[in-house]
Amino acid sequence: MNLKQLSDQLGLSQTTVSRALNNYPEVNEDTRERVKNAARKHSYRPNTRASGLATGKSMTIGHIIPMNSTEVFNPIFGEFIAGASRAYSKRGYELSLTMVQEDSEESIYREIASKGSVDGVIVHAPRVNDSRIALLQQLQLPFVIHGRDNSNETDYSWIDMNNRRAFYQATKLLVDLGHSRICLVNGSESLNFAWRRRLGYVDALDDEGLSVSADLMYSGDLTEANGYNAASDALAQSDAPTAFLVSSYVGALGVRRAIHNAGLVMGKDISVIIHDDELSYFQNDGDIPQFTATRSSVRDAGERAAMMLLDIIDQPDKSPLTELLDAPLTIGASTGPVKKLM
Amino acid sequence: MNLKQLSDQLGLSQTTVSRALNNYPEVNEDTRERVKNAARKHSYRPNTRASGLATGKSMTIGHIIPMNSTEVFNPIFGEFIAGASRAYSKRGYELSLTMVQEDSEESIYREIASKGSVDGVIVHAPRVNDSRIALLQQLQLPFVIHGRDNSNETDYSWIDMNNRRAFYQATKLLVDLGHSRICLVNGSESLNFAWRRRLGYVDALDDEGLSVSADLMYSGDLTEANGYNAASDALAQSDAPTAFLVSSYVGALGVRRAIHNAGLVMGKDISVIIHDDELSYFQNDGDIPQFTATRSSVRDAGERAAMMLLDIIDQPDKSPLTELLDAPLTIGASTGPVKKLM
DNA sequence: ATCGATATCCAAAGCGCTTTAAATATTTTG
DNA sequence: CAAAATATTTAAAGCGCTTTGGATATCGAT
Repeated sequence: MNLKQLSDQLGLSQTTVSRALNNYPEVNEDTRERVKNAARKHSYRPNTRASGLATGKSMTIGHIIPMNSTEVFNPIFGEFIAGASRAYSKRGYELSLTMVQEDSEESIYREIASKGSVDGVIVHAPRVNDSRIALLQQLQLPFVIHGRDNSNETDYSWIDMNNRRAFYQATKLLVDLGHSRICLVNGSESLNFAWRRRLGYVDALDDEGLSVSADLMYSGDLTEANGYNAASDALAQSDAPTAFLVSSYVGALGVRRAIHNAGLVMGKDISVIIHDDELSYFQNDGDIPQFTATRSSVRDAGERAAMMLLDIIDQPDKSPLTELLDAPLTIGASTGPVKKLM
Repeated sequence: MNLKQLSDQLGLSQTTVSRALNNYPEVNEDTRERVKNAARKHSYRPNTRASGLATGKSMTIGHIIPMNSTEVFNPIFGEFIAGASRAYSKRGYELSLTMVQEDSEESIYREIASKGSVDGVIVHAPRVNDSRIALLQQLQLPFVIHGRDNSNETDYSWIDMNNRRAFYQATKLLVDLGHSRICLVNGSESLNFAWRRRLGYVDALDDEGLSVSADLMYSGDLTEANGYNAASDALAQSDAPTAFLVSSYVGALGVRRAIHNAGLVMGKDISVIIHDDELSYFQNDGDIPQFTATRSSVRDAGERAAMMLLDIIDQPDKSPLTELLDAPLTIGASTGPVKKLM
């Protein structure tokens, strides 16, 4: 059933039917009722492509997810998108998902812009000195970044958590507990978030007068295996760390396994603080959470980012929107005072 | 830059330019070259909505992901979609993602069908007696199900793994190792896959002459917490199980935590077999995998499902396609002969 | 009854593309 | 060299919607 058929059936013009359905004021309330009932009855919906052509809008938001060469699909993307989709369904938008190898990223953005298939995009996983910001500005495609650039954070819209502060505080807590050998198990530090977290970690050690050792800093995809390997490696060092600071729950699972394997007990022999994105299938709460953690819901961030983008699309000349989410530190069972081994 | 502008610039008709770009044979090779170069130079791409309107195809596939009331976003969806998107990008399709509460599912499918915004859909997480199959057939929307119906598996297309066989074999292995109290930690059994797995488990116990105890069957969202709670509960029973069969890696992490908490050692005191969907951030391989597991790559399933759907769309009168993936059992460190406790 | 204002409806253009039907060039053939 | 065949190009219609500009109906006030 299309508009023509529906309006023929009703004995009305396409104009009137279209206006009735789109709640334009210049149509009689009785007719509007009649039209809406008929539409419901035949479950008529305006064809997306046709109305998009006519209005110049696609009512679709693109999410472009970078895949690196290791082909790891970071679970936080799924959770972020679950949040974003809440906003879209509320406001009548659709979500288009594209996964792209880093090396063809620029051409994909160009393609998306010229095809006009989306009204805006969410940029995931910004890197250090990410070229996508300038590109998108040039392409005139509305966008919101989940994260930030490192050099410039004023002339575009973003939502981010306070990575640096979170890791500063976490590091400081470990130092206050007496730890001086603290191992950082971080995400890939070509990514902005991981770079910021490292900054927080290093700053805190500096401020506390502790040395920063390259041997205690690991970075890579936040997989269970990488967490395990990093922690195993660190624990085998002659001057092994007594605490770990881990950038994700998933990575921390590997760290915990390594600790167990070394015959140590997490929370007693070794302290661990994680950043917890609050993935729905890894709840870290309850009276005493498993892990001491800095916490920030990535699903929530997804919803806010999406709303922000829709606002920008509605009001194009508004100045950029930014939002910095806090990631409070909550104490769980995985931390304790340093224990002198011997 | 649109088609009119491009063809004006070239001094050709829109027809010829369009044909040149779409590789129609009736255009001179020289002109084609000229057109393609100009298109590249101005980075012209046909507007998606316009060409969609003209051809009647949207070149996008919809993925509809059910969210239950617990709001858990199952990580396998992300991984499946990562696979599917590979197929789409190869064949020029886009991916539209919709998350939907179970109660509004039917209306969403109807809406999608009448809006015509997708050429086909992938159906995720089929339930026992799922009404969506009949609905989609009625709506004439091409679809592929990741999973199957329980009563009928002939007149529609699906891709599934052999859930029943996998869990039959896994159960049998545990029995062969001497276990007789085997606890099943399953997904929500209103879902088809979990229902089939339970069938395999029950059949194997029956065949081996062992009793099936309701106390040893848990089902629910496959979260870490649920795995932990189920296993903790089971281990506290007077006649506690000596082995666990767990439907996912994530759930098994919880089970493992409960085993540790009970002061037991996985692989020695307690055996565990999981189903491993081969999530990219939870590799369970190496010389001796952590977990004995039935394995089947869900990312691979995603890619195959997508290709299957695209084939169906290309050749609508072809009979339904089906594919049953095997999930071979591989031995890891988490299983061993039953140990008499005392 | 008549006029202007207001409410309600409609015909037709246009969004940017593909494709049908037809026109024009170019080759081939006898 | 003309006719027939083939190669190449084009004008125009149409996809299903929104929206502009106008038409028609209705109403209160004169």
